[in-house]
Amino acid sequence: MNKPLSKSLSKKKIAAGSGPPEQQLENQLCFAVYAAGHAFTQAYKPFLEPQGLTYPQYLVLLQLWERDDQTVKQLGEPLFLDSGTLTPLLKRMEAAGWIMRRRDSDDERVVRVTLTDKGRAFREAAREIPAALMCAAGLDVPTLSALRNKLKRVTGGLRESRKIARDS
Amino acid sequence: MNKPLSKSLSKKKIAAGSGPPEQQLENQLCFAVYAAGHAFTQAYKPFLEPQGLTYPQYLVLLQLWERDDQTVKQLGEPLFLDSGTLTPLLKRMEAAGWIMRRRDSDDERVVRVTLTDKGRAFREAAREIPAALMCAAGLDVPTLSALRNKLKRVTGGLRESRKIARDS
DNA sequence: ATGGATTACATTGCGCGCAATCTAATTGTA
DNA sequence: TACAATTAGATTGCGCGCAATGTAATCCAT
Repeated sequence: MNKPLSKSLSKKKIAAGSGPPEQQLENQLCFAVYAAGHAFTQAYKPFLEPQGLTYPQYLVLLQLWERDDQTVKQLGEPLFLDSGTLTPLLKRMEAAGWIMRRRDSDDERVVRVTLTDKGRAFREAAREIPAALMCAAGLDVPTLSALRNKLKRVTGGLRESRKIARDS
Repeated sequence: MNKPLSKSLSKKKIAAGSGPPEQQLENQLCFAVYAAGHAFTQAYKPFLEPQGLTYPQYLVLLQLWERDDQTVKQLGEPLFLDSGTLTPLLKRMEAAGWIMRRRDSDDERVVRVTLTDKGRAFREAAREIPAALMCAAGLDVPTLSALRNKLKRVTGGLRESRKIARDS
């Protein structure tokens, strides 16, 4: 019977510094998400950098491809970004010729964002990107969907609990 | 039979601008990861901000709690961060009294990072954080583990394919 | 109509994240 | 030993991400 031995070994291991498993980096979902996010940003780079695009800028293009002519607020909602992030980002995209920004004549507070020809044209070239990325990640479509939906639920839960905490 | 009708409707929807499903923001795993990452950072804030800690700084503490007295390089490896990110971050943590930085006397190139009493002490208070977060996310332990392991595989796949692309 | 909220966006400041470059120490090799 | 290559960190520059604040336009209740 070496159970007591292995027990004392694992105790020793904890005493040596590795600590409770829920405080170990490798066991943290938040860190897995954090690392995956960086890995995705890096994985997109070969597709985006040659165009002079960043990943967040690509997200804005995705949004505008779905629906052109949106306000800064409308763009920010699904991306969960405010004007503090979007205003300079959109200005850079305008300077690079992807989009146009102009004040709404009906409501001078509003800035409407529309695609340029260059912005629309990149949509075709970008069509291959998602599949290439999923291939690089070694994911098939059902696995991808399941993972995405679970992450969405987690994100929703975190946001919801934050909202509750803020309102109480 | 309204199948043809619904078919033409969905065609119309695509024509109206929503586009191919794999180019829609909502269907992108990368975006789900991106959004989850931000949600986690926000969810950690109530625990970390009162201490004057940021989320990446907390990750460094997690590392040092597992093993004290690491070099900048050793700290950066599991976090996938280089000295360009870590050097200023560690200087801020040193200024805030969480850690100490000093040159290794055997190899003057190396900076060794060790916890202060304050840094060690926070470990106890931080013990509750992971469970609180998982509760906020609405996750049980098995779901969490499964999700974390799938994300790790994705991250590994992305990094691996990047490495291959770089070497070829 | 008018003064006080509200709204949309812009600005500022700070902390990553990362590429590119620099410096100094160490290692390997002729 | 001397010199090139490698290594560890530091530095610089730029683009987010986000809180806090500012400004101008609009809305709303009196």
